[in-house]
Amino acid sequence: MRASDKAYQTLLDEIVEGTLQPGTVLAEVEQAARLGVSRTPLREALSHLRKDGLVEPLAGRGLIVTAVSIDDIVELYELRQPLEQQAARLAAQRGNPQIFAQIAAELRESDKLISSGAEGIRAYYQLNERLDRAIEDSISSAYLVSALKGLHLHLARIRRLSRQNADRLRAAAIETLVIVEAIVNRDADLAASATHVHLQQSLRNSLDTVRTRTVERVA
Amino acid sequence: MRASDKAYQTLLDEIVEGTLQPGTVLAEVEQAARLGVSRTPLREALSHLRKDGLVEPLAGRGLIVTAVSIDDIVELYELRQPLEQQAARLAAQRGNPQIFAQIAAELRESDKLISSGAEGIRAYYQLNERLDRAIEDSISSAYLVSALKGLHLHLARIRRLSRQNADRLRAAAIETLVIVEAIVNRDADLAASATHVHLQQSLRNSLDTVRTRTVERVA
DNA sequence: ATTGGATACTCTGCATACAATAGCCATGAA
DNA sequence: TTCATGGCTATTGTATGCAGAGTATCCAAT
Repeated sequence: MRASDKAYQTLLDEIVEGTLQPGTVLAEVEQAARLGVSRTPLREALSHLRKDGLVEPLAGRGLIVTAVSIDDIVELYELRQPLEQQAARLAAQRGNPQIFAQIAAELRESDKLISSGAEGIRAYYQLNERLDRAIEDSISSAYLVSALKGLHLHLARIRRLSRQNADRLRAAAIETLVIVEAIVNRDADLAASATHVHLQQSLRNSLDTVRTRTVERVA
Repeated sequence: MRASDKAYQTLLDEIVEGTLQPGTVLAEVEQAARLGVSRTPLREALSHLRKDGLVEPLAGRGLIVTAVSIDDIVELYELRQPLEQQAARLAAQRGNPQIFAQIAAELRESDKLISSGAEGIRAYYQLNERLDRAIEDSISSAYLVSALKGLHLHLARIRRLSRQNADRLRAAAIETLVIVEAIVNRDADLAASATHVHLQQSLRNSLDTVRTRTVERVA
């Protein structure tokens, strides 16, 4: 693996995971030393992170990890809505129904996962990731897939801000199941509408939890 | 201007303009010498072009300019459709009606431009670019704007493949006018639908001209 | 005490030298 | 004649040195 790829992946993970908090200054020499690579590959990693919108220049001090505000969440969903509706639509038209039928079956059992502690919740998240993968694989458009990838980068980041409780996860599982069943039945319009509904609910939940948290912090 | 930015912009323009044809090998030393920069900034430019999907690695020979096939056109529109519909929708909700009213007025006069030779056609294209800019400025979502920017990169490229005749341009102007008028009237749904229609027609025209050209070349 | 300026320092940007790797061609043997 | 193997070459990947630009700090003057 190239040193520049390694540096990129490491920094990316750390930003998404929150190890590197928004506002953190990423100086070249400092990070190069920390990651055990020279400045050249590290520069390449940073410039890619910049293109991803995860870091931004700060005059005279290098690059800093970009902030994520409530507005960012809303704006992100303004991209997510059309992209994932289209993705669901295409998956319904082109996907292999058997694969999605399998995922649907597991979703129907996801109640148990969600109620069985942190381990089960991790498994539930992995199920969702498998669904995302299955949808991406069903889409032939490389352009759409690429846009989705960029989107999911930022989504993973805000997911940390708005942790979801078990009730919300159960509701989300039901909403997701509607989408997947629509894909199985090759009903593109329904898949798109169900995605619309799901994301609307998801956005509302995100904003509610973030606002609550903010209030808590202020109080 | 930084040398890496200059190299990126130059190569980008050349790829979009078609000066650098698909399949052209871009070796680091060669291009660095040609553009008068050293390998370091050139590498950065190339790696960004790669992220844009405009070049791809070719084992042992460096990077080559990516090909654009008919399938690419279809796939690109599968991203364009949802993005521009959303953009039109948001512009209708948030845009300044006066700005779009001005563009609408000019669109109503665009018949004359299109019929007045190459000069007028250039002016017509610039009008379309102004519209794109106005829409982007109306959207607050940085994420959506960023996705649109990436999209337009590839669109500019395929526009070269499917040159449009005067009749198509006139029809497109009318379709566009419907969109802009919907934005002026803050009718988001109509703006989205009109965009849908316009892009559908645009795609059909692109495919028709490309297929015709291919046939001509074969014949 | 505050503000303006100058100096020093730190950080990025660029270039070049060096290392490693992958592909290709030639040569030999089966 | 074909396949395998070895070396050579071209090209990318990495490290480091150097220069320029911007900021922060400190000192002096008002």
